[in-house]
Amino acid sequence: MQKTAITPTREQNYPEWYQQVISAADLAENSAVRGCMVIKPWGYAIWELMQQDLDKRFKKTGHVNAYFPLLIPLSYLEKEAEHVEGFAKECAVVTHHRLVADEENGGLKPDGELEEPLIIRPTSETIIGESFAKWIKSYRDLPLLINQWANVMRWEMRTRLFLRTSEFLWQEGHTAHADADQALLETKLILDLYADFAEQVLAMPVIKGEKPCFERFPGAVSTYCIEAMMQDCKALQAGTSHFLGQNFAKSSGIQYQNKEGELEHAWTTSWGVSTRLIGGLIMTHSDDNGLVLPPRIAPQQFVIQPIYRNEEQQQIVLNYCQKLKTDLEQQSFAGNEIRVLIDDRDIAGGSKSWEWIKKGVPFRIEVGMRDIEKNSLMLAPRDSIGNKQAISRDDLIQNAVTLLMTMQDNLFNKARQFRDSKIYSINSLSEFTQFFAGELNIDSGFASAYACDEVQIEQFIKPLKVTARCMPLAENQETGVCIFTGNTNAKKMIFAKSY
RNA sequence: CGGGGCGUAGCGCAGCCUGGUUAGCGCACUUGAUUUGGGAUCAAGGGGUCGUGAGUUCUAAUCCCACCGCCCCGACCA
Repeated sequence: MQKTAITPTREQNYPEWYQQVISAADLAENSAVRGCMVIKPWGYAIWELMQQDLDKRFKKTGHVNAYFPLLIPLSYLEKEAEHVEGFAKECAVVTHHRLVADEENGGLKPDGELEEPLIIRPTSETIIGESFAKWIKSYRDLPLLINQWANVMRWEMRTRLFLRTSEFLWQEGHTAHADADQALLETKLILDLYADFAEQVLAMPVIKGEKPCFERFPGAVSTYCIEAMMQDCKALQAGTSHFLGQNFAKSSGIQYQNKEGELEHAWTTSWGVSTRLIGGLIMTHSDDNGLVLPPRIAPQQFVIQPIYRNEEQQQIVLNYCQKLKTDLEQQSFAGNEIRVLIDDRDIAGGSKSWEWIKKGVPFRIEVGMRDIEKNSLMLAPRDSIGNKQAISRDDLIQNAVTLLMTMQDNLFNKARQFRDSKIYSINSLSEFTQFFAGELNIDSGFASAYACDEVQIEQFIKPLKVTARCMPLAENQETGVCIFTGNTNAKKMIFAKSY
């Protein structure tokens, strides 16, 4: 009978465990505004690290940042037919521009109705398209590679912290190119960038793939994604990259003159990742004692806990800790200074330790008089609780980077091993049905099967509450017989229950 | 929008059925003492429009009515 810091455990009640991890790690909380969250400092620090890393990658690949308005005229959204249909139902609409005293009922009421309603952006293709149309005149203006860090709002029916909130933070890239090939290359470049980020930084293994037609972004020609498996075997779409063809260029009038002097529509892409990644991060690594952070995304990589009994000792121990912190900070890990915090708060040592465990800090270091006399320390790694060990100060300083790197690799390998062990090859419709009905002695997982990219296969999977996640790019060469329709030339498709 | 549940201290709840002192408990918080190497102990404190409004009554957290809000299940989820 082992006591866990988080109740219930993952096995007892996974969704509730998820909420509890967020609360125990102090990442975020529900706000008074329906469906919107307050991201607290520890959660926001994780987001900032994601932003910094991604931003560097975008800039290295030639993109630049800009900012576009939060409010989009209704008429802009109406321009692209599929886009309207996909988003109309979940938009927040601004219809008035001031408040006046409400004589009848007291309080305030909206006044000054707008001639044209404005919608709060659910995504920015249309309003950025408007600017692109003005900016692009000649083939010399292409490619145009823009990214924006922003918030968007989608009026979701049911929300869950980080995974689906009404307002969320993200980056959205929008690019325009002179031809289809260039745009498609961009789409794939970003897909690779996202996958590399997810795996190297978040230690979250992902499958790169293309969405089947019925899961495409509204208005896109093709949608590519990275799909991750959570510890309950559900799938999480962790990022998308869309090839928009000329659809938005035509609806927004993005045209350029080519070398021959002819007017042509540009080819555009859009792509994004959001604060949902934090949800994915939580559900990939965390355990029954709370959050587990891969070192590269941990706001603090080492937390030093000084232990002393009186003011005299306090002085000695704190000085020692300060020097230790400096020595660690002089090294760099994954291109950044090692992040170290001395937690000198006057609270009981036990609860202080548990607090950092629940927050997922990779390494805790305890320093007391005994250690100082022996020039050693107690080192407690987050990924193996109970494995607290004495280590000499010199060893720690020398091996700090290796320790971080090793933990980063271990977390990724563990997650990848878990995922790979839960992907099953399915060869018939009956097997498919049994698999998702839990009749195959398999708890759950991803199903990999040949399926054709046609809307009609939805009728087979929807009743099972299963979704088609993607057609993995790595397996796109082989073709087979669709388990639903019997058509040949079907590609491998991944199916799963999803968030 | 349908079905179910819940609003009492920052959080979690009891009290309501059967109306009756000053509305209580746990956690958290403050102060003091003793502690301190894996979730400390004791003592003393602070903190409440009992969701809102109207009603029944000598008396309402408790009974009646209306409204508001939240949660769960379903529909929805690019």
